[in-house]
Amino acid sequence: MTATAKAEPRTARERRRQQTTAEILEAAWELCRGGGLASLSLRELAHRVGMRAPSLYSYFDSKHAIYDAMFRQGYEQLRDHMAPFNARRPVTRSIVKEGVRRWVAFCTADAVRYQLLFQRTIPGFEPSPESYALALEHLDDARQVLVDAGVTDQSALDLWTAVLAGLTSQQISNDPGGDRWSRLAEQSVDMFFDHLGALPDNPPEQRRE
Amino acid sequence: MTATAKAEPRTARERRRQQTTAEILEAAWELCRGGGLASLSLRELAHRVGMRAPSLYSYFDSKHAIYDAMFRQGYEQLRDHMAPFNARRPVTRSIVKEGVRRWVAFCTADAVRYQLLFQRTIPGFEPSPESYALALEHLDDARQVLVDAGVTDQSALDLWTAVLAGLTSQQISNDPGGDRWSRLAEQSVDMFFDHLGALPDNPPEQRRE
DNA sequence: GTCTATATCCAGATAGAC
DNA sequence: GTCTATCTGGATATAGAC
Repeated sequence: MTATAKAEPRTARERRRQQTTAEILEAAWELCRGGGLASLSLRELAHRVGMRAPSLYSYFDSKHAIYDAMFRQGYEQLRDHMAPFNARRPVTRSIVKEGVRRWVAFCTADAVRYQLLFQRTIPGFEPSPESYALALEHLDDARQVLVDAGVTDQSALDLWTAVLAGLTSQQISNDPGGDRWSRLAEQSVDMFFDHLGALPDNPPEQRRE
Repeated sequence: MTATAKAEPRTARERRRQQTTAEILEAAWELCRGGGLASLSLRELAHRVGMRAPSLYSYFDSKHAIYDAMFRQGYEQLRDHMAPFNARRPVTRSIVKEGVRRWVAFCTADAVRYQLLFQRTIPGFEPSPESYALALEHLDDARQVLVDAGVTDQSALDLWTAVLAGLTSQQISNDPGGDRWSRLAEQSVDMFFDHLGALPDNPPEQRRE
């Protein structure tokens, strides 16, 4: 758990303020998990942290600013979640499988977070450039792994993101809380790399149903 | 264009009523395309068809009933769109590719429709059993094609829907209006069937980048 | 920083006249 | 079937006292 803060707080009041901000964000996530991303209401949000709605404006300029902070926080969580995996080199197929397992687990753990980070579903909201930069960093980490696995062309990378997005979006839409699609992750990795003729199995492993 | 009506209208007034209903639905789609599924407002919808909001209740019992009719209509459109393809037998790989192309084209033609039919994004809405039956029919058509292609086990079918959902969800989220992922459809078909060792190419075709 | 009070606007749904 | 009028409740955001 890094994140949320742009810099380390120096004074006690700054620390207090950041803690309150974090509380508000956590309540916002909880609220959205209940009724969907669009159901975020400042009244209800304020109530849940023991405030009235106008007080939230001391912490966020607008409702969109809250979405933006959630977006940022989500990608920071993802970065932290994937960090131990991204360092692993050389890239072997079983390492990729581990990474995919981690990524799918992260995505399916919170449908609302997935919706906010990866789908375009909340009308009128665009992440700020700084927040969006985090999304690009994540994409670049994935690209780098593939490059080190010998897969370099753009259409192959697009196919890769499609395979992963397919697993998670089906899992979340059609079997929330289950693993009907999640468990296909490793098979998907084999399907993808076999198709490209890249990254042969390192440790002996068998695949296909 | 079939759809919308549960039975053929007999009298002139019934025909008139169904026409108005169709107009309302078309306006509802248009409204949602502008601001997202959640932006559907009865006031604005009524205004667009030259009515006041309460008059809509002569045609639909509630806002959810409108969503349900849209859901139903979407799947009827999909059924009609795929009908010419579903009849083709025997199933060859190039026929499957044509079907996938058709399906992806349908999905990416209208992001809002895709969201309503395939994703769980509108809070509190569940399609009625009759409407949901159409969704199941569609899934069964897809299953039947795969079975006739020699692919019978459930996990392979799930992998299939994941591959397709991946293409469309990435296309819609990250390149709306373009074809960055759509154009990977045929390659994806090859990747899938090669992985399963099923449905060898019928007419001589080459694949892979 | 937090509050009350308010501005402004919107939502879905119903009652009842015509 | 359509309307006006209304109910009830919500929203985001701002002004200004404390």
